[in-house]
Amino acid sequence: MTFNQRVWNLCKRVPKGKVTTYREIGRAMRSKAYRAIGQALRRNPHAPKVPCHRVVASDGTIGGFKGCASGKTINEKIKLLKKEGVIIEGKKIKKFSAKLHQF
DNA sequence: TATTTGACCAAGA
DNA sequence: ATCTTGGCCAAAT
Repeated sequence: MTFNQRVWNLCKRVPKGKVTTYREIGRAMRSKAYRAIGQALRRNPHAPKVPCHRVVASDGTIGGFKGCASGKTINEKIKLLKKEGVIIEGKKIKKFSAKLHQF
């Protein structure tokens, strides 16, 4: 089980309508490799299988996502998140701590 | 093997 | 509140 595989597995665990952060994932696997986690998702070898749009930055902003491997822009993902129940206000998630999924 | 590269984060200024 | 800085770690080059 590589580092990346653990990251993807954790992403899949996030239920619909909730989000998690790079930090939480790092905490779940007892690692501080926040950046490496971002790298893993950026590549996202399992595009639709892993709901990478549910992973956000620790301050409630969406983070990078721009120019995803799947080609989708962040705005489309925001829409998708909204559909799932996550409201995004400007640049940040509304009621962020409430939507935050914990492992 | 060594260096570079980030979808990050916390703390300062 | 916004911007910069330094640290962090795995994967890609």
